[in-house]
Amino acid sequence: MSQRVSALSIIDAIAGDLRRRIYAGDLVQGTPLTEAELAASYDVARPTAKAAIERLVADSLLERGAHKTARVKTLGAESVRDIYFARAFLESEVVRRLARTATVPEAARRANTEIEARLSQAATAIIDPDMDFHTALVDAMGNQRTSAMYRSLLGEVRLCMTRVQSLELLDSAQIASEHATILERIAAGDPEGAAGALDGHLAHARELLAAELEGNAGHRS
Amino acid sequence: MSQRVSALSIIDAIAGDLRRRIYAGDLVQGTPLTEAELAASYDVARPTAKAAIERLVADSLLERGAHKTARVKTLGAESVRDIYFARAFLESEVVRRLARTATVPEAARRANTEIEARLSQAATAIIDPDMDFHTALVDAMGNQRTSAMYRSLLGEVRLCMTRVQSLELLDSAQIASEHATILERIAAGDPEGAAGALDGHLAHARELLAAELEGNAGHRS
DNA sequence: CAAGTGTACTTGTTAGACAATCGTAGGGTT
DNA sequence: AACCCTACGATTGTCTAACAAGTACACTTG
Repeated sequence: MSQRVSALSIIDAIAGDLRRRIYAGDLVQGTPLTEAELAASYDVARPTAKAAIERLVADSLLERGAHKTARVKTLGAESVRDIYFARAFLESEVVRRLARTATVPEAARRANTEIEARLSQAATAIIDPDMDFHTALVDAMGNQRTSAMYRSLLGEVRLCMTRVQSLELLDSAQIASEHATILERIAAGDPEGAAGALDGHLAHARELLAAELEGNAGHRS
Repeated sequence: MSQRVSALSIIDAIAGDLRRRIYAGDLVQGTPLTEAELAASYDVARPTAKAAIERLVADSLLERGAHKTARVKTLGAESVRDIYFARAFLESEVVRRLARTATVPEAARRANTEIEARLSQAATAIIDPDMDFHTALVDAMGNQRTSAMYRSLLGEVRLCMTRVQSLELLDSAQIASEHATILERIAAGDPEGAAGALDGHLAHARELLAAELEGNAGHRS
């Protein structure tokens, strides 16, 4: 029962489908993915499956050592802190610069409106617009390479967010509210206020998730 | 006559050798690299050559569209500006934070000493220690993902630097001096001074190279 | 001379195969 | 009985050979 996986390149399609399944929690942390197994399940040749795996390894969604089977990435507390620190480093400087010219990205505003519209749905429903919100901020810088660098973090960020939202560590309404504060500080031309609000927003999620991961080793269906 | 290309993985070895040849100017901008040609010259199978090419495309050292032959990346003025802007964005915030705690990375100091030691050599001799200097600054943040993001820029940065140094657009002694100023401002605990010095350092190289690329379309043996 | 066609070149993907390597289970030794 | 060493199975790394599909350029034709 292969999903409609036939976009442009077969490899892209398989990599995309695996990504989707990992984000959806279909493939749990530590799940081994052998090349032969994948090739059989998608009915493609092994080199094709291999290429798809390598793509996800490059995205840090899978990890594997030489000659070892690829496994879905396991996030520890220190990885989470590293990821969120990198985000905060990059994004806080982004909003600082946006605030300097009081430039509020329209796409970010739209994304937050979408989050507010989904408050009554499951917590996981706001993951997509949440990612859109932060991506929109970075993209508003208008610098291709900076956006590309940020995008290389997004795979792991998404892993974290899936975790945060499925454990319901954060209230969706609070997230929307913090986003609104960030946009408001940008509009007010308050660089430090905007950067501070963003740092707080990320620190909040970071510590909750890190504490959760340190507390229990994390097995929960 | 295949070079001694047999490190850990054959693919790594070929990708590494191609990288070296691109940096060395052996492979000029726009040079087409067909899979079959590469496979023959390194005496490996085509899929192996393909994988090496894909790795360099991921590094942005080669570019290719679907079903088209990979070519060595051609840098235009706008790409150069984009690259240097991204660098300045990231690095200026790095030195700002380092200056806040007056933390001078030992590795950066060593790298600049190495540059000074090579002032009498060819201009291209300082490329490696120059890259080491900037990498050391970012690494001093102690954040793995930030270092990884910066590293994803390094391939193109190196392309730019090779260009700057081979055209002798900048005086090596001046580079060393600007580096020294940055370190001195960090040591003095002067965040804005350090960030400003770094911005100036990068802006200098950026505008010279961009102007050069805008001036003549860039054919020179 | 312009437009459509065709052909050669290149990449995308497949199939099957073999060597190298890793993990583990089993047997031998103390 | 405990420990080390070996052998086996599973998995990955790479190769050869081949076909399908797409692109670019030249050629023919109107």
